Amino acid sequence: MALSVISPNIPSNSHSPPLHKHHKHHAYLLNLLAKSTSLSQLKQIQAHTLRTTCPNFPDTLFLNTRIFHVSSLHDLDYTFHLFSQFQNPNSFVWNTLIRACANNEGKKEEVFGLYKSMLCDGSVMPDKYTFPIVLKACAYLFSIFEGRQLHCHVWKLGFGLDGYVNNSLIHFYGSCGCLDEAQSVFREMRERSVVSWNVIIDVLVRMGGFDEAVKLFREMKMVFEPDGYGMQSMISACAGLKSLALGMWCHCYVLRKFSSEVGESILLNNALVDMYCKCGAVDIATQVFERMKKRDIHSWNSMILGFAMHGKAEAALECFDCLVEEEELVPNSITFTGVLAACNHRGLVVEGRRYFDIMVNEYNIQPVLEHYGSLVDLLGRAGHIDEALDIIANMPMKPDVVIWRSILDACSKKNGGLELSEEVARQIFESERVDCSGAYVLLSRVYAVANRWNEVGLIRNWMTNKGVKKEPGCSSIEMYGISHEFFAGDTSHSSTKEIYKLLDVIDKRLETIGYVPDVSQAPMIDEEELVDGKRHSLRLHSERLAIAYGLLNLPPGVPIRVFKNLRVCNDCHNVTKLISKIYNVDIIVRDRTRFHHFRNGSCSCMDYW
DNA sequence: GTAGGGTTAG
Repeated sequence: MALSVISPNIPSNSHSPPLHKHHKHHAYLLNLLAKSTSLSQLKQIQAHTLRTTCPNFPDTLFLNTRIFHVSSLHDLDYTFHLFSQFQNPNSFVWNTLIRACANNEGKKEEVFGLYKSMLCDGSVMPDKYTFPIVLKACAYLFSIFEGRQLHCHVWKLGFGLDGYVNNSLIHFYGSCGCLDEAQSVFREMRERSVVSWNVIIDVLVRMGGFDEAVKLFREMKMVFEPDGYGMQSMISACAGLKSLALGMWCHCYVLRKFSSEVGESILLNNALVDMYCKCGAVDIATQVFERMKKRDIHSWNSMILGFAMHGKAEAALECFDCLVEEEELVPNSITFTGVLAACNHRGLVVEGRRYFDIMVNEYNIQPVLEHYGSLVDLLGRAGHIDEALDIIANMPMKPDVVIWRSILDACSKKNGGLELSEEVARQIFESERVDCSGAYVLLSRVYAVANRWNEVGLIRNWMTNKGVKKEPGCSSIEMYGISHEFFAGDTSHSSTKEIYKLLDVIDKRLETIGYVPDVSQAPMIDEEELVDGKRHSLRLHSERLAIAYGLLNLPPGVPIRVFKNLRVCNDCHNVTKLISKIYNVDIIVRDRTRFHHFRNGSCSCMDYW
């Protein structure tokens, strides 16, 4: 039954008010609709409409469409009910229904089906408003097949030049990881709005193309004034690039351009907190965080994770307590990733076990692999290898390579458990993963610690024969906005001569204060280095080169910030501590998982690393 | 005359 004839008591045309009164009444109802805030209010207006308007007037149809639209903002079931009353829903009505589903958690799967029904309906065609809605749902569901079909329809139906549709296509392809398609849609657009730029830049940032994102941002700046969205992506790019200088520039830009809004924007501030944490400036991150007027769970998570990364376990746990006590927010899975990481990075075994328990029993959060990984790593490093193995055995999912590597790592640190190490290494090699170079390196380290140099050589041969490529150690240091990269044993930098000269000096000074290098930690550059030049190869760690470059070029008092792609090894940890003492300089090294703050011979991370 | 595009974290 059509909505317009739902009530049998509707006055017939002959009883309708004169036309001018009719218009007035219509405007009155529209005004009521605009002010309605709930479904019950809407239903009252609807009842009133049914009683007082003429069913077949175009104006009444329009009013019903408006009612339908408002209902779609409140209640999906009722919206479906109303939809069934339309005899010939137009594209506006279809779009409203599809959007209502798309905005409803758990109903997104039905969006493409509805789109198909719309096509099959025959009497109506999708319009330029339809595609952004459906594409967004496809982006959310990673429905690459459906999205591509939509792309074809867009061109067939003549919306290929619409800006909104194209922005949605870029976002869809980007979300599905199809960078090439996203870029080609962007390139072929006739008229790009600031949103087009924002979307493509955001896609690049999300896929790790930080340099490319910065490049595009600079291009965009020549045409458009960046808005909050664009700046947010840029700040994330800075976090990815670990470029504190550029990050601070973004912060300044944001403060200058839209100072009043910055305090209000949770998203922008969250990006800033995250960026400062990742760039090693946890103190600035704290300031931004504390000045925020409103915080959501992401803000807290970023801060907790930031503290954890910087080895500030106490601050992280304090932060967690604040979150629980003072705010109405509920910790989520990521929160506990941060909390467990904090415990892990400081070797807080008791706390780690406790928080894991709180997560599962108080918050009913199903632990994921990362939570287990953190706990296993924590226990393993503290020497509770049996307990760690126990947890692995009782996990509901298969352990991944990362977890086995934690165990292997623990075995190599604890100097022993050769059989266990071999068993674990076998597990890693047999797992389906291609990237097990880390396991080879660790196993060889286990043998090196045990002075089994034959096996060390054997593993090197395996690696060569099987074509296993070890990810080369790489460290970078930013100086006056320019990033300098060093690989282990690198001699390609223009200051190589000075760097190695300084390293010789450092070696001598270390020797005089009784430092004994740990041969097993030497970077594996080639076999001769490892076996013959044991002593020599130790100074070839990539971060040692970057630190030396920093010592040579930075003014006194300025902390040296180094980023490393792999983990900081034990030996480097010790040496860097000594360097920070000898040269009275703060050194901040960020490796794969955390920041190490070195000052006056000690480090914020645990000594037992 | 009715509506529309982009949300982080490990």
